Amino acid sequence: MGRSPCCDENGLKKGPWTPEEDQKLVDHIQKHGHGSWRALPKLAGLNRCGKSCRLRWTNYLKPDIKRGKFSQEEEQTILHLHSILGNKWSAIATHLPGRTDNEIKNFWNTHLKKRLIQMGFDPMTHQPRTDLFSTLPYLLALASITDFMDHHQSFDEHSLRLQLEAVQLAKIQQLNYLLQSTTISTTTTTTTTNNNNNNNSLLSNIISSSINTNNNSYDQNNNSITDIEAFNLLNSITNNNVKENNPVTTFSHDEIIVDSSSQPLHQSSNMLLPHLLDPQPQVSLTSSQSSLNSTKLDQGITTTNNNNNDLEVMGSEGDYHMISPWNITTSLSSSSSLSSSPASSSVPLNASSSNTSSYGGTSSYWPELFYGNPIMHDELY
DNA sequence: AATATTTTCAACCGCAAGCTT
DNA sequence: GAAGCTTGCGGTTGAAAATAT
Repeated sequence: MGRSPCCDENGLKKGPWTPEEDQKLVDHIQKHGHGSWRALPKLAGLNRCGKSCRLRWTNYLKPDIKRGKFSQEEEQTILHLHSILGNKWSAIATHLPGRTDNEIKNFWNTHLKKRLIQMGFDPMTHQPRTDLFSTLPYLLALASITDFMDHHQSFDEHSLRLQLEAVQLAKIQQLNYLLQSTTISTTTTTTTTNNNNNNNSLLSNIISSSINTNNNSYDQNNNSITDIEAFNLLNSITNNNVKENNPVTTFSHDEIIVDSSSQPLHQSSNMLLPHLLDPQPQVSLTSSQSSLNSTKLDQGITTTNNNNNDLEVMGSEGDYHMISPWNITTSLSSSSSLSSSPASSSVPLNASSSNTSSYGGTSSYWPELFYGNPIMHDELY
């Protein structure tokens, strides 16, 4: 294959286009069409290479180009298509009238990708991350706890706590393994897609999606990890922390109330997994005993929503800012596939290089995570 | 208000597919 | 079938804008 000469030869202009250049290009194309891009600059009186002219036209000057913020529907479309197609920006762009591949690519790299990473998901595979970084929120939370404890404990107590935390991490690993092996052993039939199925709880979806990487769907009836089972498993860990007076994870089973109002997830003020949402979700925890936005904890510690996805913990020494414990739940769900697992081994390493069917179905949970309905209290029990 | 840092996005670059000769 | 050419694609860059200090 031959290669076209690079356009930086012969002192052709590069860089931003001036309004005059734009006008020349538009005038020429409106009169004559673009024809051969290579020949166009000379005909249009532009000191640019054809490649630059084509790019300017297709990405900026074409009359049907839509500019401005991406709508929520467009975001959903991009997320879904990216989970199926990978970085096939031009293919994605064909489903978004008026949007260019370049614009979508930029939007992905500057907004959506970051958001997925923040949520603990691999932006390429759309799977919960299993590497070191996926546990970062948990480690940060631990660091925060440790810092907190420094204000309340002696060095010996501090050391003991670190050991207990290490045990907790081991328990979490074990839980992940149990969740995984149980689900893999029973999810052999796939009949119903979980896409747009509001009856599936988010928790089950996350866990199942993270495990069933090779299935486009799972049978709800045969799903071995029910909401309550999963929730109880997760909760057993947090309850252990209650016993250990861990202020970060002292939300006991009956203290978690999920608002029964039906709002889009990103607007809900009471939700189970706020860390899965928009960068500034409205987060609050409620207690059956306490008022909205406040949860009473052990040792007279109260957490309060500060509208910043964090919890402010008020203890005897005053306000204390710490990382949301809900990020721990991210780690739980995200690390549910061990490297040795047969299921996880089927996950494509690079989305752009895989075919669509092998993992496209797992994408169906994305719109739910971003925009889905809130988890209802009834769904948990 | 000034400066530093971060974010955004238009444009560039190299590669490869597909068409023509 | 091989070589040359054109076009389109996706990764990357860097200047401008926005935000933080």
